[in-house]
Amino acid sequence: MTTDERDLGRSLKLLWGGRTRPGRGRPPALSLERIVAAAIEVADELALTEGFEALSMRAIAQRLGVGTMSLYRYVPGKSELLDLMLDHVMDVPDETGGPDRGWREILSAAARQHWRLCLDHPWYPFVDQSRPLLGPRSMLGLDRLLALLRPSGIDDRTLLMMISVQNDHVESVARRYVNERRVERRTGVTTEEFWAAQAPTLEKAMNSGDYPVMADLADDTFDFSYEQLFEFGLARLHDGFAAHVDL
Amino acid sequence: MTTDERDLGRSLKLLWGGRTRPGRGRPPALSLERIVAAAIEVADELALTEGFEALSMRAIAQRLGVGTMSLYRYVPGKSELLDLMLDHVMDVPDETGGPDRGWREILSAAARQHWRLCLDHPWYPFVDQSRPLLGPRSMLGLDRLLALLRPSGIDDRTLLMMISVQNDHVESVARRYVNERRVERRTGVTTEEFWAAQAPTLEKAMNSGDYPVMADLADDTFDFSYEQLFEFGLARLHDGFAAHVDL
DNA sequence: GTTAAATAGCGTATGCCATACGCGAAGGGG
DNA sequence: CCCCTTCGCGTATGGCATACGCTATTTAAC
Repeated sequence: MTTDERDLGRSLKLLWGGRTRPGRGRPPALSLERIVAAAIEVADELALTEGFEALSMRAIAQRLGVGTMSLYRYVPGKSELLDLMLDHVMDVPDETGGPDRGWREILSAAARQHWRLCLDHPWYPFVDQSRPLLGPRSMLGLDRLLALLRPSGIDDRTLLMMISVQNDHVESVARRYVNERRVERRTGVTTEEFWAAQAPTLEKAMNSGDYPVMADLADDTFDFSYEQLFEFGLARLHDGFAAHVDL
Repeated sequence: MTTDERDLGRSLKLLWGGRTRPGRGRPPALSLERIVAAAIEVADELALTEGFEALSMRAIAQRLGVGTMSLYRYVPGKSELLDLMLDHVMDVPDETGGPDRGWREILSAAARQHWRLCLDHPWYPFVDQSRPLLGPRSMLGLDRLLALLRPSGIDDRTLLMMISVQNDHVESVARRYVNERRVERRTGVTTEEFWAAQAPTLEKAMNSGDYPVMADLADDTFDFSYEQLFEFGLARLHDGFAAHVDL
């Protein structure tokens, strides 16, 4: 699914409010907030079962007990609703914790918080954010994170690039992690059973001699968890940031 | 789009061949190879215009001048076709170049090759690879890359994690880059014009005092290109790998 | 108190999509 | 030469987002 053809102006207007309540006319039975909340509920459930793509306007409307088309009185389309959902689940980094934390500790906390967000809302890493839109909560989160990081003396642009690269890493690994859990839950086939089932095909490939290095790998070479991959990438990134910044 | 509900056994069978040609019966007018090639052609074009989601079985069939349902004689479904497309465009790292290249140079070359792949086939980074499947070409690429990297003395598992994290980085940035180019081409609105149009809304937010740090950022703080972000992340990752590995 | 304007709810229709099913066509092996 | 297998693919089903217009509901204005 993607936030592809959305009208960005409309999304921004919705995100940043400014909605007026004219006294005249039939009063609305719903609200933007209720719709976004319901959409997130449905997405949270579907992402663990049918997958995020199963999120439909109909499903959201049914959750609210209204007709599908009623949603369109509040939201121009599904893409804009996705924008609202994305901003709504963003959480702001804790400002508690000593003021003397270094950038590495702060970034680690932010990464872990983002990781948790991806597990709490398992659809999140599947939304195509290829043209990210800043809503109020995202803006607040970024503002607070930058506020925490600025004392490090790292220039703002570098901070933004660090955050961007780190978030991409978290979401990439979370995407695979969430998908594995979903497939296991849905099919009842664990990852190990899955690979075992494919062993004959792959075994033949290994024995062909075309892949000498692959054939030579120890059986447990691939036995690392997504949590381990998350931690590995994060640690490497931070080491790399340190080399760049603390010189 | 996602490679979501695919039958992985079928995909593997198709990827690894073993197709038989029974002499009996009407001879096929198409071939798996032609279908995959046509699908890639269509996807290459659509990814720059309508977007990858516009890739449909009908569009592929039309390109081949056949009926939509004829494709299903060769491929169980769209998901499996995507698996074949993914494997088909994978290219194998050059083995040329001195044997004395260090791991960093080798990984850099692989990253740049992957980046080029994402630009040559702009749908590639949008395919959901949350449960990656190894076809013959992917397997070959991984085999050769590991062969080049093994002399570094880094253990195999670490090498795999490094490659995984690096590929995720490349694809994440490429996804945004490709999308930006597509939107600009389609709407005729450049990114700068886009932000300029949203300036009033964001200006108001800045003036609210809720985002003091964001408001304090220099105007050019966000002025970095995706190429720069690609290089930044890659350099940081490699520095981090070095800290981990060369101790 | 009545009416008209404004707005919400939403049924229906359109045009996409993937794909299941079955029929008729086209070859080769016997 | 015929039958059996396989292929091409039209049609049908059920999903999706969403445009349009009718009806219901409210309040402001008279």
